[in-house]
This record gives sequence, C-alpha cells and structure tokens, in this order.
Amino acid sequence: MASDQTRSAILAAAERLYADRGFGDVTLRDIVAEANVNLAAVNYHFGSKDELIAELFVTRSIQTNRERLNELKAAEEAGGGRAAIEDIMRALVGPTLRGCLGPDREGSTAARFMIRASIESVPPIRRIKNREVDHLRKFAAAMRRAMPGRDDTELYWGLHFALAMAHHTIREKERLLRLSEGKCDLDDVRAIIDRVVTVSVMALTMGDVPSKPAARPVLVHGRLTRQDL
Amino acid sequence: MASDQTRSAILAAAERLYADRGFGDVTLRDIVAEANVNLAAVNYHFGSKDELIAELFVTRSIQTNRERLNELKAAEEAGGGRAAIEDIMRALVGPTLRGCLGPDREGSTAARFMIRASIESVPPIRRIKNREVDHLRKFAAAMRRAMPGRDDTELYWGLHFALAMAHHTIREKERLLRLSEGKCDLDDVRAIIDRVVTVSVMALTMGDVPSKPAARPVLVHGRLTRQDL
DNA sequence: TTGCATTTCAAACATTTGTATGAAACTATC
DNA sequence: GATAGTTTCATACAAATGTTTGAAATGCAA
Repeated sequence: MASDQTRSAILAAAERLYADRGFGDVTLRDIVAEANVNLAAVNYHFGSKDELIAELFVTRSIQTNRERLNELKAAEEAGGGRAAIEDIMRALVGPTLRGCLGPDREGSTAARFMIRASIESVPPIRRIKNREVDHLRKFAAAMRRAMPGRDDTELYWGLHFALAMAHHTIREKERLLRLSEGKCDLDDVRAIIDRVVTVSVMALTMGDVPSKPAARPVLVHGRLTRQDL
Repeated sequence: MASDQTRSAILAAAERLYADRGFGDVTLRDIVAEANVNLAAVNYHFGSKDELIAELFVTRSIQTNRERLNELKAAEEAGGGRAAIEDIMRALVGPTLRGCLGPDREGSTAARFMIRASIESVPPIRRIKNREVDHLRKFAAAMRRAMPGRDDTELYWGLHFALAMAHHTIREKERLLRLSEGKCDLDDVRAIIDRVVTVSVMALTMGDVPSKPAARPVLVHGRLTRQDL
C-alpha cells in the first residue's frame, strides 16, 4: 500500500472516531482497527498520538480561517478598502457556524469533529487554539478601520462576544434544542448567522448616539429586517 | 481520624489540584498525597474517581444556582411579582461571573475549579450540566412573564446568548486579555456583568418597534448609561 | 473490657495506553 | 535483479491508573 494511503486512512478513521465518540474514548488501537492498518503506523507517520490530533485540527482550522479571511477580503474590496462592520462580523462567525451547523452537515464528519474539538479540550488542540490570537488581530484591525475613533476596548469586547455566541451555539446546540423544546431552529444556519451578527453589531455600536435612530446598525445596512430575527 | 476529616481533606485537595492542573493531569495518587490520606480512601468515601469529581462540581453548582434563584426571587418581589428583564438577566449571569472573575477571586480555589470545569469537559461534569436545563426553565418562565407576548424562540435565544457571553468570558478570559493586550479589564466584574446584561437585553428586545427610540432597553431601564459600557 | 462497626492502610490487581523495536515486505532506482 | 530506502507488521515494553482486597487500627457502645 502506498504510504499516503495509510496516512490518509489513519486521518479519516481518526476523525470519524473522534467525531463520534470523543477524544477521551478513542485509543490508537481503535483508530488503527478502523483504518485497517498496523498499530505502529500512527507513530511512524505522525510521530505521536498528539501530533495526529494536532494535524486533524490544524487542517480544519486552516480551512475555516482561510474562509474567514476570504470573506473579509471580499467585504473590504466591495467596500473600497473599508468593510462594513456587519460584514466583518459576518466573515468572522459565518464560516465557523456554517462549518458546524446545518442539516446537511449532520452527517459531515468534519463538522462533528470540530464540534467535538470545541466541546472537549485536549492539550494538542488547546495549544493550537492559543495561536489563534494572531488570526483574530486581523479582524480587530478591520473592525478598527470600520469604526474609527471607537475605543479599542469596546472593539475587543464586541469581537469576544461574537465568538462567544458562535462557539456557544455550536457547543451547546443540543441543550438549546432541549431547552427550547425544538423551537429554536438549529438547522437554519443563515438565520443563526444573521442573529449573531446583528447582536454583535448592536453590542459594538451600543455607545452610539441613541437619539439618532438612523445610527442603529440594523437599519443602517438594511440587510437585516425584523423578520430575519 | 474522624471519617469526615478524611472526606473533607480529599475534597479540598482534589479541588485544589484540579483547579491548578486540570482534570487530565491529576491522578488519585496525586490527590491522596496532597490530602495525606490513603489511596483507598477515595474509593471508600466516594465510590469512584468520577463520583468524587461529581460531588465537587455539584456542590459548587448548587451554590451558584441558589444565588441565581435568590437574586431572581428578590427581583420579582421588588417588582411586585414581575421582575424587569434586565434584572432577570442579571440574576442569571451575575452569580456565575462573580464566582469566577475578579481580582479577589484570583486565589480562590473554588473559582479556579469552576473555570477548569468550564474549560475541560469531563464525563461526570457533563452529565451534571445536562441536568441544568430544568434550572434554566425557571429563568425562561420569568423572562416570559417579563416580556409577555414575545415569541418564545426569541426568549430562548436571548437566554442562550446571555449564557454564551458569560461562560465564554470565563473560559477565554486569558485569550481576551492577550488579544486586547490587557485593555479589557477582566477584574472589573461589575462592569462585565453590566456589559453582558446590556447586550443580552438588547438581543432580547431588538425586535421592538425600531421607530420608537424610547423602546431601546438601554434607555428604558435607565440604570445603564454610556459610561457603563 | 468485650464486641461490633467503621475507617485506614499497604499491597496487589487488572487493564489500558502510547510507544519502541527489529525483522520482514515492499518499492524504486540503477 | 541487486541494492538502498521506505513502509508494514507482530510483538514487546514500560509505565500509569482506577479499583479491590483483607488485614490492621480505631472508635464506640454495652
């Protein structure tokens, strides 16, 4: 068997098993059994179990981050170098939410894996997440351009809350579903993104002159209307 | 040694070690060494390692939940049976945030333990968290009374987002601190609670007639002013 | 004290786990 | 087809871990 096939088989099997049963319950022996390869193959190809997990997570993270930056770039080009704050937030939370939620994603191994990675927090994944700060700074910079003069602190809190809503929705979607007795539609990803973006923008602009209704973000961009919520 | 002393010593040592080093890195042998008791004492007094962890978490959870319900009750009594939505949200996120953040809490074992429990997600703790839905329903009910006529879906999303911001702030406080280069003050718990409450109420009321500026939550209750944000 | 229940203790158990080894099989190049 | 490099494989290793055991110690009531 060609070397790449074994590598790929391990990656695929590992992602599937981790997605289904979580990191705590899956051993290397489970993985190699699922992949139909020898136990030693994991250490031969990846060095260690942790490096295997890291590679799985890095691969998916890079995909998401690339999508985010693509969306951000597109929004900035469309706005002539300065994107609207709403579009920036959309670029931030959209890829993550689309990647993990939605009816078609139910069967997606990648989606389930990323949800697991979000819920459980194993050392190799935590190490990678810690490097995410550099990536987020690009969004902070874009936000600063979109809202010049605004205090940086407000900006960071807005960014933080946007990620909070997105990740918590992914993490706790089962609980929200149970709490709301199915009333909250976790499959309508577009609506969820709109919702998160709207609240994020509200949080970011809440210091704005309250006497001018036109300054309200929901109205400014016109994309979000009441029925979207 | 009296039986209770051993039990207490194990609980205290376990909470301290879990708080400092996380669930993944602490073994029963570490705990009994720290507590100066015999290895078998854990299984004798608690049955299993998981039951020990469960007892630790349940104890702290009950404290938080009780504080939440007390605040809710106080708010409802003050409002003549119907609490203001802002106070309900404050009762929801206040105890958790106060319990885990703040300069004085830095050295608190309980606080660090709960942060760990929020970050890592071990099976016994996950099982307990799943039962939290019943507790949250009481807040959903209070919210329903505070905002009659509003669609339940909106209400659940608001509740969900409030918890999202609170828990994510606890979980990711280090990252937010690093991202903002210390600009976000994670020690000013009162300000953080105000912030989370304000955004939550905004999220809950954002469907309200946008043409009437007076309907904006920040202005309605008057307690939150611009300098709070 | 005697007797009974509770608690402590040292030691062993029984797995499970990731990793290492060294030979065998395979592949590609000359 | 011989050789060198790569990959696979069965097996062993070594260490860690939660749990159990049965005896010893302790506490307590009669």
